[in-house]
Amino acid sequence: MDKAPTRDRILVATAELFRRQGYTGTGLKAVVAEADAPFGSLYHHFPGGKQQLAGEVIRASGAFFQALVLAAYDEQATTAESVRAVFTGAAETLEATDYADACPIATVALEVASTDEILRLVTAEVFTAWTDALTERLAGDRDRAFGILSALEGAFVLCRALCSTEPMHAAGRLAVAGIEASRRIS
Amino acid sequence: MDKAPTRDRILVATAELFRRQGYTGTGLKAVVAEADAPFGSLYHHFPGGKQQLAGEVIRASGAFFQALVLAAYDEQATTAESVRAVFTGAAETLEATDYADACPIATVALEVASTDEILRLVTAEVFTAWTDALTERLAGDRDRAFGILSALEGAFVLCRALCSTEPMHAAGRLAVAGIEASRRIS
DNA sequence: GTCTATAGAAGGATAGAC
DNA sequence: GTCTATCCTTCTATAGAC
Repeated sequence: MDKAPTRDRILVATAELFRRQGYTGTGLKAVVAEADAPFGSLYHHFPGGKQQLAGEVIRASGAFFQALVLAAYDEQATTAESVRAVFTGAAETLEATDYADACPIATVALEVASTDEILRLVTAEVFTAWTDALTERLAGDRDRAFGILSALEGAFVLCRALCSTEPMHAAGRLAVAGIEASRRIS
Repeated sequence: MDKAPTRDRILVATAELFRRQGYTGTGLKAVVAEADAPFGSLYHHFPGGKQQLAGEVIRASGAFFQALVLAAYDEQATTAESVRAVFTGAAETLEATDYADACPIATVALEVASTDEILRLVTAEVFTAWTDALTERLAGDRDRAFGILSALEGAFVLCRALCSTEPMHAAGRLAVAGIEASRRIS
């Protein structure tokens, strides 16, 4: 169970703590405690310190979340059903995890946006990758992709604050309505 | 210019720092430095410490932002124009402030959602007030209000990370499309 | 009530034994 | 390459002079 290499355990522990407490709220001592690793190992594997660790965590969490969302998306037959599935799945996950398991990088992204240009660029990379993947599935409609992603991200914020999945379902209906509207036009 | 009472200067300075650096990222020493106030004054006016200060700042910033958004909203004649004005205004403000002036409480809301139940409730209060005000303007359509707010909040996240207003404009178009769709139905 | 000084804990980071 | 001990800074919070 805990046989994973030290470096990986540190990455996983950091991702978990970032999601719940954010970047500045997570101390490196808490990270090594959660990862059950000695403090020195952290700087052995991540000589760049907290910033390097955060960069790798953002990239890994971003890729993981993208795969998760796209898996739910690609299971459905139509675009509308796919979009609906993503929002419904997000709502279910939120409820099942006591509103802890939302977007893994949103909190960190907001924290570093105006304070750490290097990490901001990493979050931008991740969001761009998500947008590209979704744009591809929407026949190149990048505008629609940004709209749907915005609705999803914002719903995470409201749901976590309110401890309710109502905003997620509402955002999902708005996203689907957008799909229907664009279908009528095209 | 700096004749405002100490207590108010502290509130304003904290709001500004929270928006840029978040809750855990903002130290009380930075607050008193920004407010040009002695450290002791902070605990004199806010005996509850950082938590009490944050609570008041969240409430005040929330009310201020709500008034700002509703002013833009109520200036327009139709619902669609109102919604468009809110998103366009947000995009303009983001660009004018180098992507610093977004939702004043989103970062803090995500940070405290899983770590401070008292402050989470305060952010929930604010988001509920926004939702109620928007629901009223949408003829009681709470679902649509949550959808639009989600799109706005999420667009703030993406815009700040990407240093681009593209997500805000896309989210605005999605929100307007939702309005049009609901008009057809009703 | 305004302000200084400092306590006590936690933060990130490093050195160096093994 | 694993782990301990420690450095220096910053944090929140308090005490107490004025």
